[in-house]
Amino acid sequence: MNLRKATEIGKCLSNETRVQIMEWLKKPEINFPPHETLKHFNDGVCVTYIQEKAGLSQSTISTYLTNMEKCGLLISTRHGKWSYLKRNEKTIKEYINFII
Amino acid sequence: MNLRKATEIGKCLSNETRVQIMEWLKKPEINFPPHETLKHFNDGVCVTYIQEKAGLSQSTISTYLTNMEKCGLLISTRHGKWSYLKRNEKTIKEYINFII
DNA sequence: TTCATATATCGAGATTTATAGATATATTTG
DNA sequence: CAAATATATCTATAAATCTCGATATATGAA
Repeated sequence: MNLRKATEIGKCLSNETRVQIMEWLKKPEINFPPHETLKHFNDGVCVTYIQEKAGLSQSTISTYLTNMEKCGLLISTRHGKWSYLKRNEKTIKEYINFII
Repeated sequence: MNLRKATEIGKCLSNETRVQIMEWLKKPEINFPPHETLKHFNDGVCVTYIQEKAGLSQSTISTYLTNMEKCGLLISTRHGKWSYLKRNEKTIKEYINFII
């Protein structure tokens, strides 16, 4: 972690919806319905569910999630036509160790 | 800590200079000269020293520091005509516990 | 291959933030 | 009180971000 990376993470965490997404993804099974195809939450939650819960447009949420993955806050995994997102606890810890 | 407060803190941490200030204030005695009047760093570092080190205008840094205090990242203490800033470790920990 | 669905990217207007200079306020000193 | 210094606030312009609709791409199904 360095100053630039930490600032990129800070930018992602400077918007209420994005912080909310990080909170939701702490407990996917509580905050989201089980996916019709995938029967587990091992790789997180698909973009559509996050988008519907957040109530913003598909393009906006897609951009959010892409940036959150680029800065390391999230991990994205594709299964067929779905992308699943989960928290990247490793980077989150590195960020916290940088800030504290 | 709640979603709104965490987002306010995130906004403060979304700018490289402000993150840098948080880092500098981890070790004031290493990053700043001792103050001519006050002989200790118990209350942190005065605005002028931070402003000079950051290299931005006085008004910009004053606004930064005011906002960082408002969201709880910093504690401000006045001694005569100087304002001293130090990290508010309590809020920082609350923020980290919210994020992690 | 064609269609339907999921996600990503592009382009643009609205909103917010960055940053500075000017000015105001507070405090100490002469 | 007047001058000097430190900090805060106001105002304005430039830059960045927000957010959407439109469009493109990717994948599975028919």
